[in-house]
Amino acid sequence: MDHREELLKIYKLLDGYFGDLHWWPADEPFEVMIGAILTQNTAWTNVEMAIKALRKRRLLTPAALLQIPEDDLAEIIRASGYYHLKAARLKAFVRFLMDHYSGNIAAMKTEGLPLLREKLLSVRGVGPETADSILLYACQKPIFVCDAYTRRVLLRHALIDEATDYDGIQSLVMASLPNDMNLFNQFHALIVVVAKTFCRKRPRCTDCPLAILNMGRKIC
DNA sequence: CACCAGGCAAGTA
DNA sequence: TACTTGCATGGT
Repeated sequence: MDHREELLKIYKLLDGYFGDLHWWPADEPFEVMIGAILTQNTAWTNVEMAIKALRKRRLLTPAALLQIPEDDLAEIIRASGYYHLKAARLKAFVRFLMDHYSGNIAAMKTEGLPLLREKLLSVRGVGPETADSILLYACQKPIFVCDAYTRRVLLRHALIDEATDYDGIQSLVMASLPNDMNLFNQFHALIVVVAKTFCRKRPRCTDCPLAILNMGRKIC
């Protein structure tokens, strides 16, 4: 069985085990974009506190974030960690929205996927994972978001090696599955959930829905 | 108390 | 190009 078949099998096993998870579906797109930046190398619980603080002050719009001084913004998002850095990144991202789309999210969504991805990557503070999170979860484009969990799970199943970079992981996943926005959304959620519930606790790996794939191979 | 969390960019050789 | 370092809070 080659890597692409095995990846499809992983998807089916996880999907059958956990069912529909539908992540980040209902939030306002702009809030999703802000969350994507705030969650960089940070626990989501901290991000929630920062977003709550922003909402309380009615700052979850491009126009409002454009106005507020960077130092004030930093204090408000303090709980998300790296707060000076992230305040600068939020400002850079909002300036990008204004410069290219006059702050109009709907206009941004009409852009084609490859061009929009290039544009997002040109923003200071937006790397591949943040760009892809924005594309998938806020703009509803069919692209797979790779993260530390994806890397960990694929490494343990020997589908990639230490040298495989972001684009390499993304290419493998996207070549293995149907090109479907909802499926990429679901698969990313499944990987995060399985990694958090099983991979983190090594003794429980035998309970993992993917344990059936581990036969004859050292994994956890 | 030590360790970690859904990255990214700047600096160094 | 390849490797290292800074950024920082709140939860376990």
